[in-house]
This record gives sequence, C-alpha cells and structure tokens, in this order.
Amino acid sequence: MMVESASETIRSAPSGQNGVGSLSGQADGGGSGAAGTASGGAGRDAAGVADSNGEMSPAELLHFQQQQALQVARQFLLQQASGLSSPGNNESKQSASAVQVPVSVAMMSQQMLTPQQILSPPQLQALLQQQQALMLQQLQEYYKKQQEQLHLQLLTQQQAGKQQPKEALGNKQLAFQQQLLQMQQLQQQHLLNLQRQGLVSLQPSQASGPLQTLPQAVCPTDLPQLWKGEGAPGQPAEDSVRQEGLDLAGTAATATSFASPPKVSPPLSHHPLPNGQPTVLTSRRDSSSHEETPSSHPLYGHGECKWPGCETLCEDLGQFIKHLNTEHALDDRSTAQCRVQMQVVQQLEIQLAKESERLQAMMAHLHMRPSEPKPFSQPVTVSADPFPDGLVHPPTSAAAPVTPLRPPGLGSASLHGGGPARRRSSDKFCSPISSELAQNHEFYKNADVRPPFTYASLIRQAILETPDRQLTLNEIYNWFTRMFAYFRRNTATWKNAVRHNLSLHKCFVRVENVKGAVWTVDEREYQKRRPPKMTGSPTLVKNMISGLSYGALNASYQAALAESSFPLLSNPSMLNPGSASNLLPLSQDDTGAPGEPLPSNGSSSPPRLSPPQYSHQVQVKEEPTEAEEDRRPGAPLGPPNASIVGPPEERDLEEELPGEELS
DNA sequence: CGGACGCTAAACACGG
DNA sequence: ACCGTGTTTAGCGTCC
Repeated sequence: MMVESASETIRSAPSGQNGVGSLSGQADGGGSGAAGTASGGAGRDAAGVADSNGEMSPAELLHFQQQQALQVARQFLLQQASGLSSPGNNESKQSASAVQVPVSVAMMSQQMLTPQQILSPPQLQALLQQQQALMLQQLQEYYKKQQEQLHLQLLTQQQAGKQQPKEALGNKQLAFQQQLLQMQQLQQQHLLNLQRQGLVSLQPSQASGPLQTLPQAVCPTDLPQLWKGEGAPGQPAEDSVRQEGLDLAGTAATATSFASPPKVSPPLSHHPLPNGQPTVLTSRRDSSSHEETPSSHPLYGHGECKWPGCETLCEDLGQFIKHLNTEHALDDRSTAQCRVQMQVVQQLEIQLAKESERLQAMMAHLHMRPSEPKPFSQPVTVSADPFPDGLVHPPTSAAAPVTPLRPPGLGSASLHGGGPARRRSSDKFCSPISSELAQNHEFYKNADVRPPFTYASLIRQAILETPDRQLTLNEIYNWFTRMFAYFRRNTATWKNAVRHNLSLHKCFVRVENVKGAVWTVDEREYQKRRPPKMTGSPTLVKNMISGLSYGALNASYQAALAESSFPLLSNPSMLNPGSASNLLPLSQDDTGAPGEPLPSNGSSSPPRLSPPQYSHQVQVKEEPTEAEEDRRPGAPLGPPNASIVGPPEERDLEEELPGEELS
C-alpha cells in the first residue's frame, strides 16, 4: 500500500507537470492552430467591438476598450492569485500560463521539463536569476522605464484596486520587488526581442494565429507577428492621430517598444530616466515636445512607423502622419491591433502582479522565516547534531536571495506529498540534493512533504554535512527528523529503510568507533553506484537542456557536477553558515575546488540531476576521505579506505565501474 | 521484456 | 524479554 501511494504521489507530480506543460502546449497549439483563422477572428472580434461602439469617439472607444482590458486583466490576476495552486478553471489557468510563457525562459522550460524535472523552486529561481542577471546588464535601464510605465498605468487605471495589497509592501520590499520585476521584465523582453528578431521574417503565416486566442494566449512575443499578420494594408481613416492622443497610444507605444528590439530606441522617450520614472506622460511629452523632427511622434522613429507590425518607412513626420492616417486609421484593423496591444499590456500587468506575488512569497520565505509557524515544532533536537540549527539558515537567505518560493508548490517535492517513494527519478535528480535541500530546507523542515530524494542520497547528505563525515545511526535518524517534517512520522518505516540502505549500499561504510559504530560515505562507491546514466541519458540531457536556459544550463550543470562530487560544495548555503565554514573546507578539498559555491548561490540548483560521474571527483573524494579517515583520531575509518584503495569488495565486484573509475 | 534501482516490509542475528 | 542496530531477502513499482 505504501508503495502504491508512493508511486501515486510521484505520479501526481509528473502529471502536474504535464499539466503545466500541456497548458503551455495548448496555448501554443492554440496559437498555431488558430493561425488560419485567427487573424480573421480576431479582427472580427475587434471589429465587433468597434462597431458596437461606433458611436463613441475613437478616444472613448479606445478608452473603453482599455478599461475592459483592464478588467479582464484584473480577473486574470485574481484568478491567478487564487488559483495558483488550486485546480481552478482550466481556461483561466491556461490563459494565465500562456501568458506566462513568454515571461521567462525558465518558466517555459519548466513546462517542458519532464515530470521528474519539475524545476524545484530554487532551480527555477536560479534560472531566473541567471537570466535576469544577464538581461539586467543589457537592458536594465531601458526596461526599468517600461516597467515603471506599466506600473503607473496600472495604478492609475485601477482605482486603487485589488492589487493594492500586493503593492503595499514595505518600501524595502517594494524596492526589491521592483528590482526583481524589472529584471524579470528585462528577461522577458529580452526574450521577446530575441524571438522577434528571429521570427519577424516569419510574420505573415504566424501572424495569423493568435488574435483569437489572444486574450488568453497572447504573449508579447506573438505580438509582432500578430501585428504583422494583421497588418494588411489599412483602410483610410482620419482619427489615427487622435488615437495617439489617447492613453491607448501610450499603451501601444509601450507595447510596441516592448516588441521592438531595444536597440531601436523608440523615439518614445525611452531615454532612461535616472529615477526610473518614465511616465507615459513623460515619455509622450518628451516625444511630442521633443521637437518637430520626424522622430517626434511616439509611433514614429528611425524613419519608420512604429505601429505594431508596420514598420513602414516614412521620410518625415509629415509623411508619417499621413501614413498613420491612412494606414492606421480608426478602422477594424487598427482597433483590433489596439486591442491586442492592450492585451499585451494586460499580460504584462498580469505578469507583473504575478511576479509581485512571487516576490512576496519569496520575501516572506526569506524574511519571515523566523516568525513562520512551524508545523512541526523543532524536530527532535539532535543529540549529536553537529549543526544544531545551522544547517541552512543564514546561508539560505543570504546565499540565495531568490529562493524557494514555494513551500507550497515545490516542484516535485510537494508532489510527493505523502507517498513514500521518491523513486529513482528522484534519485537521479537528487544528487544536487544539497542545493535543493539548502533552498527548500525550511520547507522540508516544516512541511510534511516527502523529500524527493532517495534514502541513500539523504543519508549521504546527512553524513557529509558532518564535519567528520560520519554519523551514528541515531544521528542519521536525527538528521532526518530534523531536516524533514515528513520523517517525523512513520518512523518505523523510514528508519527501517535507512538501515536497509545503509546496509545495502556499499557506499555506506560502517566504521567501528569508540563509542559505537558510525557510518561514513564512500563517495567513490556512491558515485559509482549512481549510474552515470544521467549524463548519458538522452532524455535527461535533453530535459536538462530544454529545461535550462542560457547560462542556467551551465550553472546548473556545474552545480550538478559539483554536487555530485560534493554536495556541500555546490551548496555551501546548505550548510548552516557556521557549520558551512567547517564543512566547506572539507568539501572544497574534496571537490577539488569549487571554492566558490556557484555565485548562483545555490539557487542555480539544477533539476535534480543525477550525479554525473566524474572520475576525478571520485578521486578527489576518495583521497580526502582516506586521509581523513586515517588521520581521524576518534574515527576509525578503516574500512572505507580499504575499499577505496582498491581492495576487492564483494559488492564492488558486482558492480561494474562506469568507467569513471578513478583510476 | 528485462535489468537496474528504489522503497517497503519483514525475518533474523547480535549485543546491551 | 526488549530494544537498537545490522543484514538479508522478497515483492513491487518505475525507468530506461
């Protein structure tokens, strides 16, 4: 029964993932599928609105539409907020996720990940962070403005609405939040730009799609194409100019700028304001007052029309105006495009809200930890705990600013909920256990969730965290209970499992000690044991790749490597600060170097990667181990050495070395 | 399908 | 006799 439940849980995890993936997939599919009709449908839709409101002035119409859009956005927000983890109405969720997709590669990748690879919060964060860092450097200024604009808009347009609470963070938080948001936006936009650049050429065909699904699936990324697709020769009209005067114009401008590569500094004013307070007005004013030069119009820049998807070349402003009036008059198409643009903005707003939420969660996690109620009171205090509380505290927050967001939804972890088995999958991916652990330390500690690691991994972790790298069975038990709420129950079961694992795996060596017997880890064996499959596994690799983006891949991979060789290393954060220092040395030695625990602050934790088999690692480990053991006064670690040295172990014989062979 | 793994359960042996 | 520690074996499930 236990097994069953376990497998079930595990299964649930994957399904959840798939769910996400499917969502995105659907969104995508919707987009492409609708391609054929999208333009028509969308256009019609928009047209319908326009028609129905035909009596309104363009400005009013637009305003009206915008309001509607905002409302929708609000709804989305609410839905998202409420339905973050609850199965809610699929549609809304889908739309939400669809919206998210463009937001970050990480997220996207997450969706693509295999079930097992659900990015753990930290992992996700890591990815985000890395990406953000990258983008930040390049586009911070630029996007800052944009974000501000959105923010402003949002605030302005929403009557101090529901979002308030979120924004009601402390100043500090706000600042932090904004930064994060900006970064995220940067990243998002960067992606957009990249994609756009690559896709622009595709335009017509692709453009076709999404309008219809826009409300839900539209992602900024699609816009360019959308625009293009829709952008059939326009109908004559005369109000286009007026439109610009509307908020919408601002919106559109904003969106446009989003869509367009940063390099193309839109006349829009995106000159970075020092204080980062580019208001729509400001930008507008700037542009308008800018001068009479051709580039003074928000929609005009670099000699071309910036109307989404247009890019028509205009020699001067006059010509541009003319172009605007003719090509982008207040007609169905333009209206539709405006709508799209509004939606884009909405999406961004939604995203913003979402990210804000996330940030809050993060903040809460990082800063409120102390006050956080712990479901299970402090675990049994460990009698022989080397690191009393240490384990991760400070490091976690310090080292990983961006961390686990979710105790609630930890990727796979949460899924395991109660089931007993983490399965191989977990095993495979759990080598980076330290990272994962470090980052979700609090979560696991408090949540009755089965950690996605194998017993062997956990045991190893427990042992390695010790300065001496040796623990008595009881200490191991204590570590388990201390680190995981989950193990505060069913003691009989997991303890038995622990013992079983200790006995079963050669990587765990029992050493007679003065005060009894202690267990140590034979890294070499451990590495050996884990099939390098991970590395070799096409699937895994693929997943990794798909799941990781940009530098994340490297980082995570490195982390994985480091981890595999030595968990602690890769994640000093995992250790408590104090203890970390103690441990680090060891690990460093062992690892052979990772002195720097990945700047990623461990956040770069990769999805549970299986520990790559790195021969040298093994070696490294081996050595230290030996030496240590030998030298260790109180700790007689003879046995392990022997095996390491090369003594024929029964078990060893059985297993074939992957070739990582230390030598 | 089979092998490798992982998990749980359980039987046994030993020593305190 | 009981308990904690270790060792083994068996059955099952998952993944490749």
